[in-house]
Amino acid sequence: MPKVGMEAVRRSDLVDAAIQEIGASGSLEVTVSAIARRAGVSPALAHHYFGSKDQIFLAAMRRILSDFGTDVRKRLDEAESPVERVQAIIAASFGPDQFDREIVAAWLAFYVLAQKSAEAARLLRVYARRLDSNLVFNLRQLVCEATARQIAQGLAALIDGFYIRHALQEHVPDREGMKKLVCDYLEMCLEKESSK
Amino acid sequence: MPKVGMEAVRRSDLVDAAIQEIGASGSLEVTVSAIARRAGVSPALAHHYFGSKDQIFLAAMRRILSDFGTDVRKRLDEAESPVERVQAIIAASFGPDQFDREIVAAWLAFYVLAQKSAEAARLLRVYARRLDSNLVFNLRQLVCEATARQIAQGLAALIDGFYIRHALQEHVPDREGMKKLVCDYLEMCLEKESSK
Amino acid sequence: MPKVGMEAVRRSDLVDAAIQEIGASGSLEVTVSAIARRAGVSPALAHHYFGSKDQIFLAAMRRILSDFGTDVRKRLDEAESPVERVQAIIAASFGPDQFDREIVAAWLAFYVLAQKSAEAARLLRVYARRLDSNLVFNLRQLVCEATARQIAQGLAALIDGFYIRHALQEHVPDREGMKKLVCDYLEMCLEKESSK
Amino acid sequence: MPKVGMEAVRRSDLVDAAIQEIGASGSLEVTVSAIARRAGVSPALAHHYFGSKDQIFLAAMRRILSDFGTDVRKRLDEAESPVERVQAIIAASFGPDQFDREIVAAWLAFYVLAQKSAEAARLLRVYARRLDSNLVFNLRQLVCEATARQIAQGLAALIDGFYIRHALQEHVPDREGMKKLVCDYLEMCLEKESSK
DNA sequence: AATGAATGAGCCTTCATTCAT
DNA sequence: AATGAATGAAGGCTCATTCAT
Repeated sequence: MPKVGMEAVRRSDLVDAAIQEIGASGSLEVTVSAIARRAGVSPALAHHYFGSKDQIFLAAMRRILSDFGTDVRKRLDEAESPVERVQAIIAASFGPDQFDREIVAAWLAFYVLAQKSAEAARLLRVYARRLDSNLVFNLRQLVCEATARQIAQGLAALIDGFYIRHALQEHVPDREGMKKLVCDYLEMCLEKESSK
Repeated sequence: MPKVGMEAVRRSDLVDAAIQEIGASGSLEVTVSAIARRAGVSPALAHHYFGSKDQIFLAAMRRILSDFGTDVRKRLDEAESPVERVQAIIAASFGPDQFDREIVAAWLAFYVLAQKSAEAARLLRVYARRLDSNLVFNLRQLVCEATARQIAQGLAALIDGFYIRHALQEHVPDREGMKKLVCDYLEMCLEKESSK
Repeated sequence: MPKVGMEAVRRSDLVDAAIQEIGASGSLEVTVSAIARRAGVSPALAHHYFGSKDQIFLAAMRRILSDFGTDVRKRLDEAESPVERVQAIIAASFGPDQFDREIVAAWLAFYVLAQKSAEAARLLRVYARRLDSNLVFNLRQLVCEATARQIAQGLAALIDGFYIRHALQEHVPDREGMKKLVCDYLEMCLEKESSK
Repeated sequence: MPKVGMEAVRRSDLVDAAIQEIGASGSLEVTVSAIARRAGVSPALAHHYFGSKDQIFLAAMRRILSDFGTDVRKRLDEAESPVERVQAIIAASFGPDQFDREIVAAWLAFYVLAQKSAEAARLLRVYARRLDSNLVFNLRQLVCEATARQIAQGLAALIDGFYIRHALQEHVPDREGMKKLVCDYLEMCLEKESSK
């Protein structure tokens, strides 16, 4: 096993460890030491590779965002109509990979991070815009622009709401139940428009 | 200039300061010193009255929760039908007092706190249960039990979702817009049921 | 009940409380607040009367020392021979008033205080000298000066040793057992001399 | 200039520094900063290696207790009769290493610590039991069980008494003088028994 | 490539003490 | 005579970060 490429492995391990640690604690109050320990390396190495704790957090965010993006794209490719594409985005949000509690708790933590870190806010904004564009673009083929925007807003809020409630372990439907509620919302909105 | 009866004043001031500080920073990473400074007292006094940082946080949570509860109750008293009562709860959530950005950011921070503090989790659970009961009870007069529960879940998630998005300053409708979207959701759900 | 004389009462109460608090904790790490609370007054009053925490400690020491001195004197008055007088001093050390665990623990704490406070050291020295003089004076009537000094040293050490062991709750004889061991020591020393 | 293997050195240095600091002040009211300063390191390092102030204290106690134990064992090995073995224990107590004023003052402080810390109490109890067993076992070969226990109690108290008086810098015989007084006590007790 | 060693900065918390009433 | 109000000062502890190896 060549030592070559260790850097990529370490970085990835550390990012994983960071997500798990954040997810497990449900907050950003995790120490670099704890992350490094979980990744099986020294805290010094974490700094060596990332430069600072914030950079580790940002890398973890990018990972989650990019995993989600990849999943969305894959599902979009398989969809064959605007409605299916919107449903694909919803399905991705409640996919088993994304809706794991630790991941969701990390999401929530990153929302908090975005209040302090400009870069975190930027990452989140980029992701939110892309998602919104996607939703609006597909909805636009079914309803008027204004309505499309409104529905997109509602869908996004509903998804975020279920996320936060899931993270808090509140009494909440299971994954499929939540997905169905969101899809129902979509359906109702579209029906209402078409019956006008 | 010490005067008697300052304790209540100081406690209140400190709780206010804590909410503002938490709201401003968007997280619980605020120092007791900063809170005390904002309240115009020494950090020692904050500990003198509250015993610990956590107790200050919990007091702040109780304040927000209780303010919200009071507002809800007032609005419920003025409502005259089940639908109006559900709308009253929605309206309270988007009332000017509750939907102030700092308050909402504090809410979010408390959600995070609930992941670490048992007492915070308990407070939140009590509040959530009460809200849920209220929604379900009133919806129950309009639709069947199962549907009432589903609608309540959807409404709560939608509200929480708009909260989080508001806190993040994402591109999001204004207060009235959000309220309308939630009310529309309620209306659609009810119509769908009655048209069955 | 006239308010006159409250000062004396308060001072006495506070000194009692200090001894109890020190005795209970087994160290000087007691707060003025705790002492005041035990005495049923405000911490401010404690300062008002004593000026500082150290002064409270010193007053407590004086009280214990003076109580002991009074007891010794009383017992000495009742003794009718040098041997009886030495035994009286021993008996006083193991008298029920002095050998209460709290008092003994306070003694120990004051020994520690004497390492930091010049005044405490002085008080202890005065007491030790007086005790030593008393012992030596009476022993001197039975044995030579040098021997008297040695026996006095041994007695004092033995008593202090039992005190410390008592305070530590180590496996140790009961009060009477200890007293007997000390008296035996005295007896053996005297016999040894007389048999020379 | 970081080198590997410093941990053992630092720990040892810090324990030394703690003993000196405690011995110099005659109490446990020493700061971690002062200990660290004396050891030539930062306060943070002391916490890094020991975790807490209490652990530093306990480590210091263990060091003193173990040094004493080692010395006792060495002396016991060289003794060739029960009496010599008892004398060896006495001699160890007044050996130059153990009877250094700072060490003795630290002893006293640890006695106080034992009143608050369960672990300190345990350490002291273990040491006291072992010493007692040793004394009783050897005395048992010379006198009956009950007498052996009494003599052991007397010896232990006498030694502790001289310790405390030495720590307080009271007018007290020198090391050899004290040792002789304790040995005399032993001798007198044994003679008394054999002359029965 | 990786780490043990080490620290500065900062936070929570405690407490003796002061002061106006 | 007594206290509630308030704080300065100090200590324990944590942690991100640096550095030499």
